[in-house]
Amino acid sequence: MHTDNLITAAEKLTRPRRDAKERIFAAAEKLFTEQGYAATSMRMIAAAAGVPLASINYHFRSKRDLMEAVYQRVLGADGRRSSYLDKLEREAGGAPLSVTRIVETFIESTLRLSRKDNVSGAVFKQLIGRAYFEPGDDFIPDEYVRIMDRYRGALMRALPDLDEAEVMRRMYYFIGIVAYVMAGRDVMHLLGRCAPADANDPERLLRALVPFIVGGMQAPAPR
Amino acid sequence: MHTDNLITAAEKLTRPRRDAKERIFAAAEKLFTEQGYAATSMRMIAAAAGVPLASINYHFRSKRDLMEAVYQRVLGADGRRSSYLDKLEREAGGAPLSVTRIVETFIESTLRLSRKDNVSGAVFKQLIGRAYFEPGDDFIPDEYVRIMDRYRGALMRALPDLDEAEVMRRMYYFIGIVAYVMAGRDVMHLLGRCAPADANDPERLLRALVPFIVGGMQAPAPR
DNA sequence: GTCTATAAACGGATAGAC
DNA sequence: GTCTATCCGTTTATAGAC
Repeated sequence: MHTDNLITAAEKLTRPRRDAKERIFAAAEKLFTEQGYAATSMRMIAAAAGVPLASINYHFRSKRDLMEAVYQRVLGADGRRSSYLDKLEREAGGAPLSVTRIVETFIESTLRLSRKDNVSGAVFKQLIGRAYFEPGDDFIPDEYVRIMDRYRGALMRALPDLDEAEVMRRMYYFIGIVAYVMAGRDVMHLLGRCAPADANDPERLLRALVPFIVGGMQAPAPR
Repeated sequence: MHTDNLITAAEKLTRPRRDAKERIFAAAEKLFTEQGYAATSMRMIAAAAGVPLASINYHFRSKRDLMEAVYQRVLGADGRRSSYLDKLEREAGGAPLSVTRIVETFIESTLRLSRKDNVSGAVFKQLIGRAYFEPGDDFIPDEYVRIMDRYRGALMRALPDLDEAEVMRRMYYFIGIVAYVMAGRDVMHLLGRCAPADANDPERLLRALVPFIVGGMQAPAPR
């Protein structure tokens, strides 16, 4: 029994702790999301993940590489966004999609993406929102840029009365609101009593966003 | 002449450096805006302001107090926003203002506020935008909340077909886009070729925003 | 009132035992 | 592969000279 204990203890020391990398991912995702990159220390992440500090540097090379890995995982899982749009356009047989359909598709796929969160439901959404505001070099995968291109094409076909510059501006607003809503409840306190009743329900807020965006997209061109 | 030099040197050492506080303000405003609170160190601010480090702790008690002071100065200078709205409502003689008028007024006063920047034109706008996303307790003056209340009332009178919850949601979107646009060019790289041609011209983007917002506000209620 | 010098704690990263 | 212990630069804040 004495020997058994020794062996067990030795095993414990060198056990691969198979889920360490995953636990670090989850903790980093949560903390970067809630507090931002600069305000989150490696030590906080290690403590939250229940792993020693050096484990982070082993699995991911540096703090910055960890941040990039988190963003890659979050935004890179976004591939089906464009295939969804492809499918709709095939079904339409060359005819332009309606603005409502395009906006709905974008928001629905954003929600689907955010629900795949393997950590906690509400936290994940904010990370995407924060991606738009975190300063510094771009963590954004090329794939994401490509998807935006596809949406831009669909919107330009759907809004023939607007010139290209105006479509791009409005798309910029569109993405902005989605990011803002996903950034979540941190924002609510600003509005005081003006905050909507469901301010802490991003999913509902995003759905209610569809008619607003469509109305904005279809507004007459300025001047 | 020898004596003169000594006196001059002594004076230099103890001279009040009257503009130190103002220089710190300007540097902090700029750096907090560009890089965020956590990523900006007191040493960076001191270097940018050309003052010794301890000068910051003397004039403002701590880093956090400095941040609060910056926000108070920026957002607190916003008083006339509501008086502008008052004037319009008086002129209308009790009739509800048009949505276009309300949105224009908000955006114009935001632009006017941002142009009063005593530091540099473009930097200032981002600070307000960032206020919406910076985590942590609220730096926001009560006055700002009060102004939002006034706009909420005006919008509810202008949009009698929408219930209160929907008006609040749409106002939430409205403020969100304004903040997003003011947050400025950091966002542009995300959109790749989708970025509007004038992405680095927040003033133009904000003006082009008016019809978009009005269209969204006036969209039919969902479901 | 202003600055120099330093304290005390925390940051990311790594060497080396196991 | 994993963890402990440590390095070393940077952080905010302050004590004390002037």
